[in-house]
Amino acid sequence: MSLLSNILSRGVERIYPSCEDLERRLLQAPLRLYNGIDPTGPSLHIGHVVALKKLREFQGLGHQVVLLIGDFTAMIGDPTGKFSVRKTLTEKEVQSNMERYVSQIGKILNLEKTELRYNSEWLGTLSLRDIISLLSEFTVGQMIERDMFQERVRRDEPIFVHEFLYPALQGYDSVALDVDLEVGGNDQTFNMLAGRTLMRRRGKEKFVLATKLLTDPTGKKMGKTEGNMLALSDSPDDAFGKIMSWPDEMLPLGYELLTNQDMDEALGRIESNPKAAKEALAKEILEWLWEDGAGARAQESFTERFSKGKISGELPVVEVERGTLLSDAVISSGLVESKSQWRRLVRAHAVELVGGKTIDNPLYRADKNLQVRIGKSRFLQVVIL
RNA sequence: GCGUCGGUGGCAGAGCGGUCAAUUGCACGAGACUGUAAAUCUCGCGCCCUUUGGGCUACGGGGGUUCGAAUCCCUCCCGGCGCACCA
Repeated sequence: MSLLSNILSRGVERIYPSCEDLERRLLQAPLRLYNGIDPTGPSLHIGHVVALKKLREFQGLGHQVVLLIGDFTAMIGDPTGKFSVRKTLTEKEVQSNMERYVSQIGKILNLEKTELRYNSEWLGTLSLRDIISLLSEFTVGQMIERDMFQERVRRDEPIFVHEFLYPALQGYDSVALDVDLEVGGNDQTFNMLAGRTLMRRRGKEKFVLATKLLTDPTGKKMGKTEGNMLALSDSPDDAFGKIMSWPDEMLPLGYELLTNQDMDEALGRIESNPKAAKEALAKEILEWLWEDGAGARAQESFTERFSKGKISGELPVVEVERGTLLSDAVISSGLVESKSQWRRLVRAHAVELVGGKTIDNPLYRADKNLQVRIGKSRFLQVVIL
């Protein structure tokens, strides 16, 4: 398989209008392509990486990559698919999210060759007149065609008018950036196609490449909305653990989307030893997206901690006065939410001192430095002041 | 605007005067078994209290009826649908 057709197929869900058309276009001249990311959360997560990696591949082929930070759209909020409307973020939140994103993105893209843009640049200056004229390029029919909306109609759930605005604005990004291709997750297909509609009216063909989504076997997206996200800001140990807790069935997708390994070989290794394949994947992802050596260290610490039952690596630390209730120490660390929950955990024999002694008194007091383990994966170091 | 149905825990969705902190499913947490996987089994899943026990706050908001309300009434807010308006 040629390099190009590999790029156009690996991890790709669908290309609009067609893979062949895009391939033909790619052979003619360098393209200008982009991916937009709304800085809605405190950190980039593994789902973002898929599209960025795809951008990187095009970048390697000499195409001009534009990375769009949706600082404006982040404040509006894309309809979430849940019936609730996403809470709007303040400028300040967006600002600080954004800065973190950019440094994380540097791990994936070559920032020197990347054009970095913010959509407040053009969206922030649209007048009401402009907006009306933009919206007049879409029909309600086109908007509610989106299956999320269809679903809501079917379920008698509300659709708010402003939710139609988001696809229009994202579409306008394409116009403002004058791109030839947009890359994004399959969940962005509708919005990406809105841009295609706008571009076509302006006499330009815009291609859309929708990547596969990293999902667990129940088809649920790994993302911040789902709570099982792997954030690039996670500690290496956490990140490693999260990947290890991915279901085996996710491994082929993980390899396809997050590595460059030959898929036939990868599938073979997954088949013969899923656990080893998972560890290798976790290690590779960490080496790539975290610091050098992070993968190896995390793997070692993981093995120590779980396979051999020892602890290693950094533990969160809580400093308390001598004689403080362990429950208070643990709750103040954030590992446990409430005293009620603490009691339940103790009752379930889920709390032990590292070394093996189970704590069965909810009113246990810390009178010396302790290392506490709660459940399988929560650890805490209690230090007496 | 009118009519009508509805607003319950993270989600879905029961309950329709007391035994409801609220059936059930999903999600989640813990234990067992494992590979911190899956599957399976068990337990838990509002908050607070030293306990098989007690207290507090909760079923959109507020008020009321009642010994007692998620359950009845009034009112306000929000949503779906239909009609009207508009065309």
